[in-house]
Amino acid sequence: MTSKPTRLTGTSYAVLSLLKLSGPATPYDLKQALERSIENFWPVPHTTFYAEPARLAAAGLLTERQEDGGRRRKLYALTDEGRDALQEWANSPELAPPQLREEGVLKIFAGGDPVPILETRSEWHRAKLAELEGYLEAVGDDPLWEGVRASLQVGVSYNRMLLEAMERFLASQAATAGS
Amino acid sequence: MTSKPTRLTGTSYAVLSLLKLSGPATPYDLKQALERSIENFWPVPHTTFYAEPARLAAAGLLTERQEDGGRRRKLYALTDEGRDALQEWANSPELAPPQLREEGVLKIFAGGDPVPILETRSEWHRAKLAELEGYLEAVGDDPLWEGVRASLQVGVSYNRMLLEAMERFLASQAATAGS
DNA sequence: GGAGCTATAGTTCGAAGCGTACTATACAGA
DNA sequence: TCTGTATAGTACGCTTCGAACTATAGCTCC
Repeated sequence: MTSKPTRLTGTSYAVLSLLKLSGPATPYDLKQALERSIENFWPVPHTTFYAEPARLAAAGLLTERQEDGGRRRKLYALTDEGRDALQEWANSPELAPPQLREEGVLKIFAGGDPVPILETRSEWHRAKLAELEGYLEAVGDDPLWEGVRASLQVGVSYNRMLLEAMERFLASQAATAGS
Repeated sequence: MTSKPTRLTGTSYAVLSLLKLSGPATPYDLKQALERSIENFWPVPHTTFYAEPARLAAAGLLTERQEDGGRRRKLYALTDEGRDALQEWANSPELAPPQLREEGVLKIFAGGDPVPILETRSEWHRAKLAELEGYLEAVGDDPLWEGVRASLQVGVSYNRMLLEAMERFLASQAATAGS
């Protein structure tokens, strides 16, 4: 009954959260859901993600069963232990420091011209913003999806803030350079 | 003379940039300098960082020589090829998408209470902000350090923006919860 | 009715990255 | 000269990563 001392990572908790929202699901379903929600604050390559449900099942946090028809894919579902582990982690106060990997700033650091870099980047944030706003609209106001909605709202605010800051900078540069 | 087809990573360019600014230096010196500048936008664990100068030297982008006295540490310096590779990369338009890893949002997604999470986080950003402001003051206005200054200024703005957004949120929560 | 096309749903595998723990030198003060 | 602390790394095993490959399902056009 007692689970093996499997190390749980952020990715593990992402899987547990998604299963809590969706009920029984395949790894593929979960990956789709991830991409429409928390992936922006917790990136996971799909090869890593696909391996995770099996690990969690081995640790007793998920159950695993075969689909009946079609492809006979594996369906995973939360156990009580899984639910408890998730709850405990979400309420614990420890928080790893945030990490940002931004090649644009690295290039500016190396002497690259900030203007084209920020133009490329603001374009990226504009697209991301539109994407997240689309997801947010699709979520509606179901209270079950509170966490999803919250993370999408954070994403919208975050991308909007950065986008506006970059646009302000670019506008000031254009003004200064104005013949 | 032609260098081997070594794959250059962001970390490689961080090393090249730092050497361009500092002249001949040991891996330790470089790591110190990294921590006081670009590390906030390009995190590198020290074991990874220490290995990098030797790789770059093998590829012909750095020269390597022994210190004369004391610990006889290895001193690395940019070659012309290294300088060119750095310049070319900094001016090229490709830019990998930015990545943020923020466990706080993951916990909120999982149903954790946002208030303690954002309190912890805003404390972290406050400390980071003070740290970066200290570095920025120490850099002064030497034009050689333009890239360093720029990256520190971006860091200050970024952390200040996030800190203020979190404080606004916490204040609004406190008001709503009033008595 | 089967040949090909596209979307879906993954797996394999070697390389790179990572963190813990350990090592070793210099130097300052007791 | 011993002892502690800051400096300056190295060793090593596990985890993560990404590129490429595999395989199934349904759709369409002939």
